[in-house]
Amino acid sequence: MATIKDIAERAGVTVTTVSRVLNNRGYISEATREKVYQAMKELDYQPNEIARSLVRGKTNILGLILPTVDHPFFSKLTFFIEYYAYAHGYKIMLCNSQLDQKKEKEYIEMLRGNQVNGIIMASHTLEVDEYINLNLPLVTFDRQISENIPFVSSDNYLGGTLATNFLIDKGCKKIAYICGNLNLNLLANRRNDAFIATAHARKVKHVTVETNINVLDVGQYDRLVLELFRKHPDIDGIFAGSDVVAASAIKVCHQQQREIPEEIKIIGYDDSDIASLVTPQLTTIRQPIEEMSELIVNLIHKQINKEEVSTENILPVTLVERETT
Amino acid sequence: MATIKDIAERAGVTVTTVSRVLNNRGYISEATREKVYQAMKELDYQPNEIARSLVRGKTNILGLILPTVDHPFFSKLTFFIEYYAYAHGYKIMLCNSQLDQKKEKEYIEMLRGNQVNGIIMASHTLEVDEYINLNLPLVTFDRQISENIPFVSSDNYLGGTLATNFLIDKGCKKIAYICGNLNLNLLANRRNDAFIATAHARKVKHVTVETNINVLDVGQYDRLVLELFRKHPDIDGIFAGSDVVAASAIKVCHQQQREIPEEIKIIGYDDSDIASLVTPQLTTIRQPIEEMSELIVNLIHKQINKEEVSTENILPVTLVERETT
DNA sequence: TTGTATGCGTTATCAG
DNA sequence: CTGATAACGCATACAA
Repeated sequence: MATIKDIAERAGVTVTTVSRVLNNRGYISEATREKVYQAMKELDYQPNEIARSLVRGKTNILGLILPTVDHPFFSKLTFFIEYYAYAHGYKIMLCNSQLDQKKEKEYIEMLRGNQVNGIIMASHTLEVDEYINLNLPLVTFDRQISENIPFVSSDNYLGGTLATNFLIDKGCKKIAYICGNLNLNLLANRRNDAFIATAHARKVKHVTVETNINVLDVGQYDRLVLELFRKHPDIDGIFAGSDVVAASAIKVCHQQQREIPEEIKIIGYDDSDIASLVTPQLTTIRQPIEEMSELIVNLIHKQINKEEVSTENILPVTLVERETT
Repeated sequence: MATIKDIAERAGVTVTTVSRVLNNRGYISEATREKVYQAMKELDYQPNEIARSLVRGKTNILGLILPTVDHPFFSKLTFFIEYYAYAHGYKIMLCNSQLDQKKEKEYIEMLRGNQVNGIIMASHTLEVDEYINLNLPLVTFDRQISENIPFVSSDNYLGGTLATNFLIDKGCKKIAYICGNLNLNLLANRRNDAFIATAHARKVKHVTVETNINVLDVGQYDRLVLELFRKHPDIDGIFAGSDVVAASAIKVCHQQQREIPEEIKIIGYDDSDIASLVTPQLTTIRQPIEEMSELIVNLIHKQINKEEVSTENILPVTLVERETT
């Protein structure tokens, strides 16, 4: 690869001059500017961003740590985060923690070593103090770590309330909420709070099914639903923590000849593509994934530029009614 | 962030010595080694990988360019590529081209500028010569660019043959293949070759429906299927280019009261999670995504280490029978 | 308008 | 066993 030095020699100037035309700094005669451009073209020159990063003290790389990109919600989030990051001139270093503490920790170290200018954390297996000493622009998704670390989430409590009320309004007498590991300190757990509070207030029987499958294994959800039906055959409403889980529920209901929505109603979460792809199409709580992604990137960007940012960034959710209710 | 210099001062040695203990090079007394370790611990030191990259001429970063990570096939591929890359000490820089030529080109430039040690290309909107002058370890997914650029794919022709024969064996009289843009120079197009050849050989009516939606928009597939049914109401077998398309087909069939598999049979492609999540569960051609990902990383790794690699790397596919046939 | 010298954080080549 | 010093590719303060 050609370096700035090669260009300088070929153009008959010094590296300083080349650097100047490269960065449009200071005055340069049109003649030399032309010569330099010419040399750059001839040698197919491209500035070494590693060297630039070193001298500028800025890499424009963002780290993104999430449980796994192989999940409809996170893959969409990743897509949009990368999209907006790119629009701001940032590159994304992708990290799949698989909700493994060791991996998450290693990734954080790795990202620091690689001098990323910010980290977007959507995997939360560690304790608070592991993050606060990071001393790096940080934005958290779906978890509030401390007063001064901004986080983005959608309104989980509202989502839980909407879903639960909707099931009850539709006539459900005994409802279940199926969710991930409640031990992880996630804001998504608010959905369960809302579920319980709403069911309680409206005096409807309810049960929460928690999976401690720490790795998001889509295939495993079937068992969860099966077990739920075994323990509670009279369930007539399911609120699922994600559309994937809801799809599993639909499948199991089908296998067990439970009519949807006549005998049992199902409501999902996220409104990922799968929600409108399954049959019957899924009623679900829509998270504004694109808006959240844009917000996340903006919050990182502002922090990098030393601008003030608000800590709490909670976006609204909406209920999308389809065919499973 | 503490630098090697800070460590040196605090430990009362020179940077050379610190660097030595850091890299376990040459002899160092146990005493100074201890002192250095101590200083590193106290200052929470972490080597600057940017500086290292510069002097070593090696970043251990891999670029991954694909149409969009927001698709079940690519998100799984991305997951496993990152997984195996990490295991080999590489980091992944993620690029979603959205099948946009301009973006794809910009990403390639960007990755070169960032001195990545290899590029994994799964987006193919450009002409051959744009890639061959890259002068960088390169592995291509699902496209053969030239004699000496290794590519990985699954056996698309076999997949097309298996699917087509299966539909015909099951009694279909008029079958359709729904696929993406055949103008992109993809090996996936071999499926269509196989589809046509097989249908022809077995004297079964067939039609290929091609979408030129260049961005993979999951929602758009419905229309495609609807149009197919409008033009060819007597279709009784569909071979879909991906499970997502197949899921759309299932949905449309349901809406049109076409019984699956009695009146119409559907076979998907990929065996992504969605295949076993929809109802009825999808018969599909399984691509060995994990194996392909591992292979891709191995091929990049070997090239980086100047080892010989084989150009053609075609992995077998299998038919997974479920409920739509 | 252009050039010289210095430094970014690290490794590597010499000496000692 | 340890220390100067040059070098990686580039940007910039200071001169000219």
